[in-house]
Amino acid sequence: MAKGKFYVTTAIDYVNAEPHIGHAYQKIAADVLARWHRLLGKDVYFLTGTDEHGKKVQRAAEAQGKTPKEFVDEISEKFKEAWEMLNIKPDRFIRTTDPDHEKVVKEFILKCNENGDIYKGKYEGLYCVDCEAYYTEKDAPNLECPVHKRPLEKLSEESYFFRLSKYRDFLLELYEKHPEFVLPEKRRNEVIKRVQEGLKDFSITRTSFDWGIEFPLDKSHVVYVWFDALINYYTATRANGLEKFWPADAHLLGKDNTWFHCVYWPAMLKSAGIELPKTVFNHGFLSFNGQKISKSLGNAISIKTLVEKYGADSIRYFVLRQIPFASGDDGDFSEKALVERHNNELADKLGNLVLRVSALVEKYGIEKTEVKELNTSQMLQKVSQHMERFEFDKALADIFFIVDLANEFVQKEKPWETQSKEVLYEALHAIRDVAILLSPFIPEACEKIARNFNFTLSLEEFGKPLANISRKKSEVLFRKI
RNA sequence: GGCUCUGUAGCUCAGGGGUUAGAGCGCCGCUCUCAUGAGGCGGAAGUCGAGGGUUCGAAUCCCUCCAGAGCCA
Repeated sequence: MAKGKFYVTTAIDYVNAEPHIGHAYQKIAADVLARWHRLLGKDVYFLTGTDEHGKKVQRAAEAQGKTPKEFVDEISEKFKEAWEMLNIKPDRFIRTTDPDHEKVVKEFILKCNENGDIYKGKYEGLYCVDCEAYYTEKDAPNLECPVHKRPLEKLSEESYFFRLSKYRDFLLELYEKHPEFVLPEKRRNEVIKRVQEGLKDFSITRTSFDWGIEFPLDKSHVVYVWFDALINYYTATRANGLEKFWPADAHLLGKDNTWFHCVYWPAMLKSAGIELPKTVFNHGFLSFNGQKISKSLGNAISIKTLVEKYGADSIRYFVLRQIPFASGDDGDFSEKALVERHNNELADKLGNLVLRVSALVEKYGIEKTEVKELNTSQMLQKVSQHMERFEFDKALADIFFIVDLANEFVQKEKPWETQSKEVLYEALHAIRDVAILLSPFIPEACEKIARNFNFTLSLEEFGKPLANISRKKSEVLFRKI
């Protein structure tokens, strides 16, 4: 393919809890981007997976009387199943326990070491197992974790450190020369300010447990879970034939991962002599019916429950239409709002348009004509621009504007009276173009439309005259809820 | 405590010195019948967070305050 490549990654999820709609939000966005760039004719690689090392996992496994490996096998499977239910189709589901990952992490560390960026020291501090992080007494005045409100453990470990402090100027120059490296802008401003204040070297090994990758410079240490996890994006491109996908075009992450991906990660890559990714996009969090997502919300937000209730397409459509992803702000997954959009936009506007036009086409047929009122030629460019900027909500609004125009057009022209084959041609032409552009968002429904009329969901077809159309009344695409 | 962002119709948001402030949803009314009681047309609804200032003119710029969010300490 001559139109370039696109490599998109998501955060790899930590396997201490089951997948919920908050995890899904990001994976849906990544899947839509992957499908969009495929539509554009690019060679696309889409990576997601699970982060499986660390003390927290080791403890959770012990609590259930399982080995860590048994435990992570089980939970990573649940993530895979959840993504399948939502029609999220990664090219690889990477696990940090995969053998090739272990190998790449070790090589990566050796390169950083050759570059003089790793040294042995001693780490003393107050440790929170849940955060996998140390706190100072300043940060945690009551000796309890400010995030998890649990007592901190006093630890003193021999540890290896990564010379992050060396990369301050490099990073500041990166943000200045490539502002798109950190998106959205407000996250970039925060990162810049904090980096300007100075960077401390960070500890990259642990000795208090053994569930991790063996540290290649000292077998009595395991690699710190974050250092290990970040490298997954690179690992996935080391297999034969996939090298061309590095550097990544977009890392999608929740805003809680900003610091690791926008500061540690580029410094690590620079140290190892590896090219930097293009963009780290930091999105907001979802709440569920106005409530913060937490374990106590339980099954209400399991992916399975939601997909059974609303269908994959409606969930995919809703989260990207409702919440302005590009802003990086938090949003609410409101079931009431979802049902409204499902009924109004997917069923009444799009679904009904397809059904009424297909019924008329079956009865009266179509006849090729010049498309005038429902011209879609400018829509592709507008939608493309929005997709470049992660503005999924605006892209969808633009596409649905054509759906509205098509409904008005049909109403005005009354083809059920006039039996005009030209009018039906024009309406169907718009439906075909809309289905092509919507296919990354709601693949199931678009495939049904394409199959019904016998056209291909490809940009090669976009705006072209209709040919070889099958005249058949469509099934109902979205049942009203 | 410091820095940043947000506050516009019941809800979600767009606009960002200049004619009567916009969209979608919801609500109310009318109407078509090809279609999933869908579609179409029309309507009501806002002191643009509060107060002050700059200006011929402020939702828009500046200051203070209030409320919410984020980052840092």
